[in-house]
Formats: sequence, structure tokens, C-alpha cells
Amino acid sequence: MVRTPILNIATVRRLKAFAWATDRQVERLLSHMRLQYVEKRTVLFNEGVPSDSLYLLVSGVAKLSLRSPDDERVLVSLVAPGELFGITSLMPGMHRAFRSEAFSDCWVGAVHPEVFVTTLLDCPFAEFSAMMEGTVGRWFALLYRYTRFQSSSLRQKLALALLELAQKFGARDARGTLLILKLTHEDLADLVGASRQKVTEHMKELERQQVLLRDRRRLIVHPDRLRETAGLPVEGK
Amino acid sequence: MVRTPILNIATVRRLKAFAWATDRQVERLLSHMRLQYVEKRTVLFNEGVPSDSLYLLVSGVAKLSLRSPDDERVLVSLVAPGELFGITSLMPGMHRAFRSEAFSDCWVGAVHPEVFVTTLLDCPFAEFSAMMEGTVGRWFALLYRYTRFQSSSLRQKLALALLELAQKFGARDARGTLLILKLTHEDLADLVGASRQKVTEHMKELERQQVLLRDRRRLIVHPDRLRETAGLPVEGK
DNA sequence: GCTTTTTTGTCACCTGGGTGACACATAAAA
DNA sequence: TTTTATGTGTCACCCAGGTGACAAAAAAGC
Repeated sequence: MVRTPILNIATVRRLKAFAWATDRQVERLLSHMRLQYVEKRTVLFNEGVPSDSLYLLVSGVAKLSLRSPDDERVLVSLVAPGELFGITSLMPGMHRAFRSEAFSDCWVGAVHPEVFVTTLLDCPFAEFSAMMEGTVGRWFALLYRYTRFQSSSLRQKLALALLELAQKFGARDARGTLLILKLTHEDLADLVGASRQKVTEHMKELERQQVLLRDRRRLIVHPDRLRETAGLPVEGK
Repeated sequence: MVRTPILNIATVRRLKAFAWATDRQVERLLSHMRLQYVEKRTVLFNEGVPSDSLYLLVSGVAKLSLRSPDDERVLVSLVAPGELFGITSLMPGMHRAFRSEAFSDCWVGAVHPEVFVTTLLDCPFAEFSAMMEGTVGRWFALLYRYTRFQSSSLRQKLALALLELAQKFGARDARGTLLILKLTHEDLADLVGASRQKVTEHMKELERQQVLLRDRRRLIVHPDRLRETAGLPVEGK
């Protein structure tokens, strides 16, 4: 038997959510919130799907996780009552970065991100959203890389890091994507948290496998093959 | 000899920064931007200091890094021209999470975060800022933990993870901070990316060292000692 | 209560990646 | 050009942490 919680201002204040908002704003927000019961182990959303809702955890514990290259689950974070989650929905066209599932039985409130922003901030959603992308979008990309790092071998970490660099500093070239950046193996080692020697070994190996090649001290990488060695889904299947 | 770049709308558009903003907005923003030349290896800001400026990288490459417990530098990210950085300044009272220094000679534009927000979004800075904290603040905390993970031993990772849990799920208790959460060693292992067996070993060891104790299946932790084993600065020196 | 399942504790053994050392190559400085 | 500094390539050796296996202890079902 499950008792439906009452979601009113008192509850919200006790949860310490939206501490900065006025009672009126919270009230309006609540009137748009769909409250739902989520049983332990039920998946609320999966990584990769379009994100169109923002969630408030009312009670229970939720869990954010990620499927690693070798098909294991990485537990990224546990969500406590009062926390908002599913935040990718605040950025334009973003897909879910993590799977969310109930770690214990939960009560969850869902809002449309647009309603959320316009109620609490009184500014057009599109603008807010673009702003978020331009500013915290990069944090997000970093978080994404670091969560992947967790369960990767050094070779995979290197591939992941080089992919990020290719996106930022890459220029199309007849032979692939040229990194307009002079990077020493030591720099790369610092980036992936490894020793310089091992980076040298793996870079040699990646060269041998034609994943990348070097022209003096400039790197030319092959993004598709990098994705492959990183254990990411390769573009266009 | 250094040629001062011209920072006008054409430049900004070429950099693909603020793509969503109108010409008028960008122009107003630029009029408030202080352009500065930063020589290779110069530190722009250090981790831990109050963050009161937002930066736009105009040319060159900047670098974000972090000092690890064992006093090594972790390279967190390289910043490409056109990117904004120093984003903690958008959240209230935040301190810098990373050190930023010039990886090559750079031109950098600095704006006051308040000007940035009000120019581009037409909403009070305090509200925007509180909103950011309530939403992406958590991503930030995650990124912080994961960047620390990079150069930590399993024991330190465990301490870090338990600290985060204590903040989220902790209740004051006579004996320390009680985690109101039933966690198996396997859950912890998933959280820190380790094997269950080693987690068991280290948890036993932490118990022996009085960093934590167990009451049936509930954990009671001692945050200060956790900070110590995690290699973080302990509160109040 | 008893039985079944889940968790914990502890082995012995293996492996990826860290460390130090040193020769060689490449770039920068003189 | 020669000198000096900075990167690269490759060793041999060591260790933290992964793996599998299995017994003991706790929970959860019945």
C-alpha cells in the first residue's frame, strides 16, 4: 500500500528545492507537475533518448548510470530527495546522457522544461536554453568524457581524449582530421591520467593500426577509427 | 611583436561564439569586454579563488588543470578559441574549480558575469545564478569528483564517494554522520569503478582506522577523517 | 521457526599500467 | 655550426587492483 505524498509548498520548502523561488512561483510550478510513483529498479529514462522532461525527486533514491564499452553499468550518481535531475532537457535538442532508474521506490514529479524555466525565470526558454548550451555545455562534455574514462583502458581513454581534441582543434585534411596543436606525449599523459611512457607505447600502436599518423609534431587522426577503439558507437552504425 | 586582434562582431561570428545572440547584444557585450594578452604558461586564475570574471578565448589555447592529492597536475581540459571558460562565475559565491593558464600565447576577453547575463538574457543575474546552481550545480559536483578520481587510489576514491553520499544522505548522529541509505559493497564498487572484493577490503580497513563504522547495514561516517583519507583539505585547516 | 538468496570476508593468482633508466631524435639556442 | 634542452622509443621490474572461488554471515521469504 502506497500513500500518495502531498506536494505543496510546505513539502517543497522542507525538501529545500527551489529555495530561491517565491511561493507564487513554486505554486504555479507545482500545478504543472505530474507526480508519479516509480517502483524500485524501474527505468525512468534511458541514455540516448531525446530529453523532454525535467524531474524533481520527491522521495526515495534515484540512480544515474551509464553503459560502458564492455557492457557494464557505471553508477554515476545517486539522487537525493529535493534534487532536480534529467537536466539535459534544459539544453536544446540534447539526448539523455545517463540512464535513470529508481534505486528504491520513489515519488517523482515531472515538469516540462519550458514551463520550468518560464515560471521561475520569466525569460524565453529558447534563449535560456541556448545560453546553457553555450556556457555549461562544455562542462557537460567533460563530465561525459570523465564518466566514460571510469571503465576504460588506457587505449580507450586516449582515443576518447583525441576525439575531443579533434572536435575542438581539428581541421579537415586529405588524410583525415589534422590537429592544429602541438601536443607532447606528456600533455596527453596528463590529460588521460597516465604515464608518459605508456602513452608513447599506445600512440605507436595506434599509428601502426592506422588510427592516426604523424606529420612532424602534428597529429592527423581518423575519427571513425578512434570512435571504434574508444568503444563508442560509430556514426552511421 | 604582438598584433592586437580586432574584437568586433565579424570576429565573434567567425569564432562561432554567442551564435544565438543578436548583433546588438553581441555589440553591447563587446563594449564591456576587457581584452588582454596572456603569455604562454601565465596563470589566469587559480583553483580556490573567488570567481568574478567570465572569459572568452579569442585566440590561442588555454588549459584547465587541477592539483591532485599527491601534488601532481591533472590536465582537465584544453580550451579552444571561441569557447567561454571560468563558468563558475555564473553561480553564486562559487570559487574556481580549476586553475586556468595559457597553453600557448592567448588573447582573452573578460566580462563581468552580471553584464554577460543581463546583456544576453534580459533577466536578473541573481535569479539566473540561483537557477544555475539548482540545476547544473549537481553536474558540477560530479565533474569535481570525477576529475579528482583521475589521480586517486581506490581508498581515496572511496572516501570521496562516501563524502558525497554523506552530504546528500547524511543525518547527524551521536557517533558521526549516519547514511540513511542501504548500500551494498557492490553499489559502492560500481560508484567508484572498482571490484566488489577490493571495496570490501578497503571498507574493513577504513573501519579499523575508525574513519567509519557500521550499525547493521547502515554506515556511520566521520567526514573530517574521510576528507583526510581522500587527500582533501580538512575544514578549518 | 526454517530455507533460500544476497551480501560479506578472504584467499591465491594474474595483468595493466606505474617507475626508473638510458639511448636516440628533434628542436631551440648560441 | 655546435651546444643544450626537450621529446620519443624501449627496456626490466614492481604493485595496485582485477578475477575466480568459496565459506561464513545476514537478510528476505515462507
